[in-house]
Amino acid sequence: MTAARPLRADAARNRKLLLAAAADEFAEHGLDASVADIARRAGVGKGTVFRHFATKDELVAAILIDRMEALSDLGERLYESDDADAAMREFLTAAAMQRQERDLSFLAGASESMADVNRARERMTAAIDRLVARARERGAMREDVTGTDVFLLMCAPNYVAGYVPNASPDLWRRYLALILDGLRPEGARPLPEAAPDLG
Amino acid sequence: MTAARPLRADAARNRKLLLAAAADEFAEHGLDASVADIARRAGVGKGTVFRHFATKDELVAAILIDRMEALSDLGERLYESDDADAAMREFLTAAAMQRQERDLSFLAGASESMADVNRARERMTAAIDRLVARARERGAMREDVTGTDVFLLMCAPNYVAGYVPNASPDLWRRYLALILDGLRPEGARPLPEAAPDLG
DNA sequence: TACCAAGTTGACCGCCCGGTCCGGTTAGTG
DNA sequence: CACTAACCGGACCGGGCGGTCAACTTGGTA
Repeated sequence: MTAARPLRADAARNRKLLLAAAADEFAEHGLDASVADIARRAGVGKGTVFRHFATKDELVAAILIDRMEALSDLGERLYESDDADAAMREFLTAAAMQRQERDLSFLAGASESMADVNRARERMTAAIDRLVARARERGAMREDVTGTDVFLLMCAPNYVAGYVPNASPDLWRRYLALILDGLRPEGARPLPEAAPDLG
Repeated sequence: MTAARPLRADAARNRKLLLAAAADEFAEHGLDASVADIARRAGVGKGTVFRHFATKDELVAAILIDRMEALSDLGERLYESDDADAAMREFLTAAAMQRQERDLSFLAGASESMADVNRARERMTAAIDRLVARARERGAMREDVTGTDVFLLMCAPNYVAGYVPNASPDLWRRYLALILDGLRPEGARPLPEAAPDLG
């Protein structure tokens, strides 16, 4: 998929501008930021957007894939670290720091048909699974929590903090800390409902 | 505001049908379910919707207010109970059980101008504050958590579970349990960032 | 029963969105 | 340079949205 033909210089530049603009716009206005606004922000015509991404969904997918690849890299790197607890914390912090939109549906409908997104997601969940497994071995995480749980909880801090009107931009850290404490073994009460499986 | 003039029988019936239909439709398709769909589901013309609610936002507000009033009632009733921990659990369970839409913005922009929503929200947060204060006194909740925190975390379980494609309809209970464990004093590590204030 | 205010309805409006298309522009090559 | 394929831009299209309105129906009353 990458570099079937080398991209022309201006095209490559515009592609990057578009991805950045789209990420910003989505972060500010959620997934229903308009393509026209994104184009304007990138200083580019609307047609150019669709030359690079056949569909708005494909643009979203591209952003998602970028982020998930970055997180996969980080997760794999952190697996080398000794401190399983710190690794977990660092990973989730990084995940939250890419200002996630309110409602990235990288699991539901949309992505089911997008093989690339699924592939990136699977790589990332694999990385998470390993981090979780090791944290559990080291007693840094409760036994009944799975990688999928962690994956799902990943965006919750942003979601929660996102509803506070004039919040500190770091407010999510508070809720991440709260969730992290919930993931630890101390005082864990058994969980109802089996952990989900994203197939 | 209520009963300035007694509503005609059919109008009252339609109003209830509409609120129910809207709640269902929002639960299924999120806040951008169309007014036309809601009307159809209620077995009513689109014009009727706007006779009862001047604006789509007002319809959303009406649902929100209903729910918050119900939760306020429950919260105040639970304050009588002895078991502060169970009370907290019961309250948050009830909150999650009203199938919350993915993105109820009852805090941000929209509602800021809507005095009724704000009033209902203030009553509810007051009820939550009291529950939290007592739970803290009884040692059932960590000291650094506020009522606002709990309020914000209230919908997170639904949000998290909402991304699992064919999830058990009770999956949210798992994440609620996880969050509840995080709210308890055992193994609590100090939280970064001050608790937010919703003004 | 006769009346009318209250309620209902669906066609209609303007707007904005995702996506198309084609005439004009430009990067790279020989 | 000159040439061309890749690229760009923005007017344009169909569709769906929230919201309006004027003609019609109906619940309550005297």
